[in-house]
Order: sequence, then structure tokens, then C-alpha cells
Amino acid sequence: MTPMSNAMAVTDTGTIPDRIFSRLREAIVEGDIAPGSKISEPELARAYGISRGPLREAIGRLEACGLVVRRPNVGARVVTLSSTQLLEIFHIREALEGMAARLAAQNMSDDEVVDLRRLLRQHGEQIEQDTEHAYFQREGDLDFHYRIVQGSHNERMIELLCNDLYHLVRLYRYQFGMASKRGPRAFLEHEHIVDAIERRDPEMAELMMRSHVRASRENVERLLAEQQ
Amino acid sequence: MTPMSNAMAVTDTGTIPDRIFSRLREAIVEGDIAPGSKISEPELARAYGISRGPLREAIGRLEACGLVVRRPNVGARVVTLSSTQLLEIFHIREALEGMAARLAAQNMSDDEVVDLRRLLRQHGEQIEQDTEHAYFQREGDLDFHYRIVQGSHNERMIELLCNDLYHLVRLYRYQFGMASKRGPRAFLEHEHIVDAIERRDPEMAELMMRSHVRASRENVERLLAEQQ
DNA sequence: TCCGCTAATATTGTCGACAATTCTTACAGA
DNA sequence: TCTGTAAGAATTGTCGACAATATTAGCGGA
Repeated sequence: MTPMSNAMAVTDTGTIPDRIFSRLREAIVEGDIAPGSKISEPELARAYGISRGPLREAIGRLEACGLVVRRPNVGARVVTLSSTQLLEIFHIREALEGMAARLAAQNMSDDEVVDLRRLLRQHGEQIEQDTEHAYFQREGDLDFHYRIVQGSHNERMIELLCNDLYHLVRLYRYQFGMASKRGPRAFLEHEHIVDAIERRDPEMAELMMRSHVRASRENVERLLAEQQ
Repeated sequence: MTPMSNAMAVTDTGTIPDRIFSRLREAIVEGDIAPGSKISEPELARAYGISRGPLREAIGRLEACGLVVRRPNVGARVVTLSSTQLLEIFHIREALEGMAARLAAQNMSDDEVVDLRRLLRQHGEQIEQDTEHAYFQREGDLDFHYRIVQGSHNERMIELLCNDLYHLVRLYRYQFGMASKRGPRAFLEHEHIVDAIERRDPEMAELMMRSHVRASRENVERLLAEQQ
């Protein structure tokens, strides 16, 4: 169980649209429903044993967070992220997460900072042992970012990043699956960010986070270029 | 007709949920439906002469962009922005619009820059004549920001700011209606931003935009404090 | 008079059926 | 063989009705 788990599907509570939404989102993000594939209302309604009404509401929410695109009288399809859209997301992350780090340096409680440091230490050990290397590249990295954003104590920012953008990021990681050698390097950058937050240095925290996200984007740009 | 109009309600085209969504959004943003008031499904369905199905989809979209809050088995209410939420939005705007200005300096076409300069000149004349002063304070300011965001050529950013956040900003302006004496001052800041974009100076464009939004936030903070 | 309970009412949630539109496929003609 | 057309099938959009839940009004007791 990763710390992200509490943000993931809770399939046995809430309203029907809630449950279906969570399950569909997970299925899309993890690639169980392939990008570009059609979301058939009759088929899914039968599969989940519900009516089309609640299902349509769930699909509407998927559209709202950008995981599916819907055309009138045609239907919904799982989004296929172009490289352009991917870079667009990185620019938005650079701005928002930079601000989130700044706010985290100001607003995190001391306990939260301690927990953050502990999480970082765990990641460090995993890197050293080179075990679960892939894990850090994927969910572990997001765990860290997730934690910073929550530390901002800005509800709308948390909503925006954790409920929408990060799911798109996960979708892209499953879709492209480009695991580079940036793991150790990224870990160092994470350390610098936590250092700044611990020192309660908002300016530096924002700078470090922005440079971290930018480096990640440039890495993707490089991979995309040589993939051509 | 302001340049913003093309982002506003188009009530005679598109699907039924589209139309209802636009009309409701406009009604909420302009205060025709008071903040905190209930969104009654049967009542609205009768008022618009449609069934509850499409209406519920429209309400769902309103919820997605934060204009209404919905509780299961209870219904939807028009959001009432707390001062906390208002400041949260300002922090997000500072980050996103700063990045938008940076990207605009990089990506705007020369024609777009010329148009932007022209828009600014218009605002300048309105300020000088001190006519339609109120206009500049309200929609005119957003027109400017709107234009910059579109100049970023970042589709997702445009979506985020123009389709969601700016409507919340308008709602707050109608709700609080705090028109301060910041008009001329804000205009000067706008000029500095356009100067930087014209010089194709992304770094400075971002700095100026961030400082502009920050000043606006601090102004609101001051007003909120003395209102207490 | 006030509080708690109960029943009535109204609203939201869900469903199945019909209408409107799009996609598919078969067919005729060049 | 290819193209354009038209009929058919399937899917999405919309509607009205029923079920489940929440709110309200009224009543009885302390």
C-alpha cells in the first residue's frame, strides 16, 4: 500500500456514479482500457450491471478531468496523449507545483515535514538497494509530488493536481512507459526540495521544484526527439 | 460586445446540455442565481422546458468547474466563495498566468502581439477619459488576461483558466463587488507585461505577470482585512 | 413552551423505453 | 473494380415513471 492508495479507487462506497467513475479511471490510467478505444455505453452498462444514466454521469466526470474525449452523437473515447499535450501538462505542472512547493514551505506543519523527510529516506534506501527501482520511477515519484501538493494546504490546488493532472501523468507513463535513468538524479533533486522546505525557504523551494519539473520535461523532450 | 463574448453563452447551438450549461453558468456568474441558493432540478427543468436528464448533465459540468457544490441525495447549491478560497484562486492564478505570460512571450504570433497592444491602447483611452471606468475594473481586466492566456498557445492552460477559473473570478467580482482604486495602477502593470512580451522576454513577462497578480491579491487581502 | 418522534411531502437517484443521429453494409450503376 | 446511394443496425440523446433518501409539518409527551 503506497500513500497514494487513499487517493485511488474506493469501489464499495459512495454513490453509483462515484464507484463507476473510480473504477473506470483506474482502468484507463493503468491501460486496461487502451488509449483511443471506444467507451461503449451499452457494453459498460451491462458489464457493471447498472443503467446508462449513472454511467453517463461517470463518463462526464472522466471527460471533465481529461481522461476521455466525447463527441456529440458519436460517443466517448479514451484520450490519446500527443507529445504536444504531454509537454503542455509539464508546463502547467512546472508552474503549479512550483507554487505548491512555495506554499508547502510556508504552510506545512512540522509533523508533515518530518513525514516528508521520512518518505524521502525510504525512497533513498530503495534507490541504494536498486530494488524496486521501477517503483520509484513510477508511483514513488508521484507519491513525493503528491505529498508536497497536499502540504500546500491549498484545497483547490490539491484538487487540480491530485484529482486531475496526476492521473493524466500516470496514464502517459503507462502509455509511453519511458523509464529513463533519471531515478538517482531525480532523487537528489527531491532532496534539495525537502531541504528548502525544512529551512522554510519558500523562494528556494519553488525554484528547486520548478527546476526539477523542467528537468523532467527536458528529459522527455530528449526521449521524444530520439524516438523520432 | 467585448472580446470575451465569444467565450460566453451561445444559447442557440450545440447540444441541450451545452446550452443549459452556458445559460446556467452565465446566470450564476452574474449573480442572477444568488450564491448559496439551491439548484432545484424539477424547477429548472420546467423553466427551461427540458427533462431532468440533460439538466443533470449540465449541473454536473457546473460542479466540475467549481460553480456549484453537490451533496449526494440533497442537491446542488451555488458556491459561496470564502475569503480563503478566493486567496487560493489567486495563488493558482499567480502561478498559471505567470507561466502563460512566459509562454505568450515565446509563442504569440506577431499579429497577436499587435492586437494585444491595440487592446491595451483602448483600455488606456478609457482610463484617460475616466469613462466606463467600472468596465475596465471588471470585464476589461479579464479581457486582457484572457488574451495573454490564449497567446500561450497551451490548449490545456487555456481550458483551465478561461473555462473554469475566470468564471469563478467573475462570480467573486459580482459577489463581493469590491472595485478599488487599482485601475490606473493595474493598467501600468499591464503595460509592463505587454512591453516584455513585445521584447520577447519570457523571463520578464512571467515576473511582471506574477507581480501583477500578487499585487491584485494583496489588494484584496487589504480590503478583506479592513472589512472585518 | 420546548423537545423528540412520526408521517407526509418533496427531491434526488435510477431505470427502461422511445427518438434522433451516426455508422455499417449491401446494392446498383458506371 | 470502384463509387455513390440507400436501407438497416447500432449507438447516443431524451424522456417520463418509479424507488430511495432527505426535508418538513404536525402531533404527543414532558
